Amino acid sequence: MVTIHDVAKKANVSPMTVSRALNNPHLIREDTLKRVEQAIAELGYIPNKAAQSLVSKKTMLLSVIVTNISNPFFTEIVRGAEDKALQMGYQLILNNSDEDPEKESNYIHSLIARGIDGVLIAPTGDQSRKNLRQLIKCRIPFVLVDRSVPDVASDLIQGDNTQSVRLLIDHLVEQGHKNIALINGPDTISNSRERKKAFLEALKLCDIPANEEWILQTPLIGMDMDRIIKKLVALPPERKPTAILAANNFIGVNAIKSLRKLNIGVPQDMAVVCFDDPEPIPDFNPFLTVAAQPAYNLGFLGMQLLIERIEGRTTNLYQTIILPSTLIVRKSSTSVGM
Amino acid sequence: MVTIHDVAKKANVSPMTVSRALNNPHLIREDTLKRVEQAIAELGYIPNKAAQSLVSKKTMLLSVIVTNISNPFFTEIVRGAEDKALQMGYQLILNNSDEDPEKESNYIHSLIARGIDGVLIAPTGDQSRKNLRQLIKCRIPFVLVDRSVPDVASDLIQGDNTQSVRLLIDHLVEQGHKNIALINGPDTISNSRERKKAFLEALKLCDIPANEEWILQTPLIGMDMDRIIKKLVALPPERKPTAILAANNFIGVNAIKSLRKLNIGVPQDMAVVCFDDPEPIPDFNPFLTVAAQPAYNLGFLGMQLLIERIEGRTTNLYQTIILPSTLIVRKSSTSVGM
DNA sequence: CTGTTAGCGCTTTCAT
DNA sequence: ATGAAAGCGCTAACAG
Repeated sequence: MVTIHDVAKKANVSPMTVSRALNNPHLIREDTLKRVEQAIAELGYIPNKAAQSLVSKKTMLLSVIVTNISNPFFTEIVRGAEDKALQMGYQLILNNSDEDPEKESNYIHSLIARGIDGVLIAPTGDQSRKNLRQLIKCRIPFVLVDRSVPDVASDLIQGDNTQSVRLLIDHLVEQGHKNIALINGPDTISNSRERKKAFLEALKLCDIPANEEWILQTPLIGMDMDRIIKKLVALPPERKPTAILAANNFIGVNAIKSLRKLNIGVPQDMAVVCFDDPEPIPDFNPFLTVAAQPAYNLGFLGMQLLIERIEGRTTNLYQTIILPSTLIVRKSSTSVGM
Repeated sequence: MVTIHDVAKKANVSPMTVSRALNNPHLIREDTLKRVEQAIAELGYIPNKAAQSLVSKKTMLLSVIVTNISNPFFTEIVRGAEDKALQMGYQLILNNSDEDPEKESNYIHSLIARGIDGVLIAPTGDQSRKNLRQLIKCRIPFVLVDRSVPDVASDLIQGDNTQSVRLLIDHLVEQGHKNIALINGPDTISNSRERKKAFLEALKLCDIPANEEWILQTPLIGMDMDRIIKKLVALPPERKPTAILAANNFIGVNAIKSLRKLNIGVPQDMAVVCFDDPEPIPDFNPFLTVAAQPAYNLGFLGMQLLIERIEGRTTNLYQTIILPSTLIVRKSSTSVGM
């Protein structure tokens, strides 16, 4: 490994001059600078960031913790985050928590050890509080994305749950539906709580009665959608919903699969709409009606917020950014479907 | 920040004893160990990896460079890589090269500065040679995934291009196609070369004449698929292909879109098959016939190879691992399509 | 404008 | 079994 000393010797200067040539070239005389630069080039010297970090207390390393990058929603968040990080000279460590607070905790421990400068995190849910407090204790800035955590003060960027649900409900109502079910995530996740609340409000706005039987919940990992759908369609005709609002893309896709298994036509026998677009590659055969959240921007702007926070270009007040979704109407809720 | 000195003071020992308590506890007397452990717990001490790296020359940091994580093929590679890295105690830096050797070069520079322990890389193409040589010069182990680079000796893990193409061609031939076009990536990428070669061989095996007119090429970034498709369908009837083999998922999806614009039915007027599955979430409405490469395993095993290489558990001989694809027959090449 | 000194937090080496 | 000294590669602070 080539060190600053090797360069110094070669250029006949002190290591300090080399350091300055790199970080404050204007403090160096023209010809010395030339000599140093040439030595650097000849030796292929690359400053060691571990050593720099040790003195500067900055690693220029950020982390994105998502629950699962395989979910296109999070894929795009990560992509957006990476683009912004690159733009600002940071690099990104990727972590998948798999909705497991324990796993999340281990990652955060490693990140702290690593001296990470900040974290963009989609927490696993309210159980993440302990982990976030750990970050706070270590004074590591973080921004929450997609999910908030009660009693944890921080910057937050997320989709607009109220608006999104309303788009979907209004659409279903326009299609003539009155009996609408919600298949929601666990209510340890802020999203789920907000979506349920928005769901009830939206129904009220449309003068449609809510029905507790139609509000179901599934864990995000290990969902047994068959059971849920069976329960729903086993209801007596007059109490059976004609449409399902799925609280995310996994739920939506699985719901349709389960319906299919039971030979229930979508949308004829049951319309389905959901949050997030399961299609990362712009699709040629779109089926599912969705409220597409601006995932890329969630990541990009979230990262921007984080970096502003890190570099102190932000006031002390925490910001919350809410980005609206786009309704994309497709076959699962309109014409003849599958 | 709590340092090893703080712990030492609290436990009434020297920093060295704390270090040993952490790394070689068996060298420490029972009761001293207890005291140290308690001090660590009370202070919430976490060893600083930057400092450790400085002396150990190991960062426990690995990088995955892919061209674009938004492509589900690469998403799964990264997911597999991350799982293996975690298992082995490493963390992962994510980089998107966007098929740009320049961008790749910048990343590699940063990674070297960071003292990265190794890189799993899907190179942009033959232009990556210079960048890989840079890694070699710095003695940073790397494993190529999905694409090889001529004159760069290294471990390699990739899908089986010959077998995959054969699966797709055999399928098309079974469906009665004789006029088969190939829309390929640029031949600066090993993949494209291998797929073209396999394409010609497979045709020969089926006693189907190849036709240079039917072998087309597109850049992976900024593809003008409309132009390509127009060119193809503008051919006089007797020289017009009835099926297209797309060399990857982006090409496949875009080809179908372009066909659609021209009101050419898939598969009635033109069958389409492709490499890679564009569906990350197991799909409920599958359309495209594909040779699905085992992306997750490419990442997982590639990472395993890399770590073995890093930890010296591997001979000097470079390994090449080729994993077979799975043919998934869907509507784009069989029954009535869109 | 350039150099010297000291120290970031840790571990290796040598003593005790 | 434990400690002291030295140094990993770099830069802040002070000198000159």
